[in-house]
Amino acid sequence: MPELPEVETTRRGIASHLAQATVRQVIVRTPRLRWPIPELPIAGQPLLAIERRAKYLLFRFPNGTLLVHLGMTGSLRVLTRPQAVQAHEHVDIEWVDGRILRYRDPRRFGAFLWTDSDPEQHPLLARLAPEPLCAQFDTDWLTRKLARRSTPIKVAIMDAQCVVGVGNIYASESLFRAGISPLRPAASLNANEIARLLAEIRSTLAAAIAAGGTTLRDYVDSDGKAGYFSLQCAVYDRAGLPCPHCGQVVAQTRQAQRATYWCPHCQH
DNA sequence: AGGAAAACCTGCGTGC
DNA sequence: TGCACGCAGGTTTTCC
Repeated sequence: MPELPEVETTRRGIASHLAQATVRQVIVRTPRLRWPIPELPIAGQPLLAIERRAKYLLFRFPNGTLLVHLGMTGSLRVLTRPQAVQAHEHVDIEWVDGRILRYRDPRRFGAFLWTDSDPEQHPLLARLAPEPLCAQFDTDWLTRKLARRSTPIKVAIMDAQCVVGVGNIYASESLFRAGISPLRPAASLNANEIARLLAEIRSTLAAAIAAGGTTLRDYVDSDGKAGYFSLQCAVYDRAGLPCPHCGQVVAQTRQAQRATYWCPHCQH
């Protein structure tokens, strides 16, 4: 489900409602997510901040950090009053003011993890590429990461050690906007193309975050679909339809077991 | 080591 | 209507 913009939209959607809140208790109805949910020692602890690193949400507490990943189908919303538990609503974090942060995840590819040390050093975060909207994510970085790699560029930009936050939709969309074929070996991109791709990854993610902000549905007391917002895609999921730029037919293939969409006329 | 494939799950649409 | 199948916005683990 969520790529970086959806995770960031979730973060913003719930953060203001949980500022300064203190945990009363955690209720785990289904401990089996991507990994078993460990003991979360946060009862009585005040939430200091909700941050984001790549597609992970970091709930900062005085004694450690709760790492949450939404996987493919995870979502979070804040309830201001008790609401009947629906299917796939696996975790509640109950706050002393009565609010509930409720996690739903039908496919259970998501994760709840705990660390009491620097979360950046956590094995799942330590090797991630820099944030794509930060200065450290630059052409030097991308050039180094793409060098000598034979893997297709579309697969490479979905590798979190190369680029974080770009999932299957925005990989196709960024390559379309950069005019680069997803089939190209990563190392075959020249400096110009790398710069273009980097700029389009940035602007695609930034635009999607902005769209999330404008079409943001309520993350409080919503119907459980919080976390999704409509995306207008140029090529993703548009196989056989006209390319919005040239009108030629959008093509589809499969790379690393994921669908890829592109315009063979506009992308080289 | 890099790269390809399998693995973890449930739900939904399609076609027979 | 039922059922098999393929596919879904992710990422780690395993295997070659």
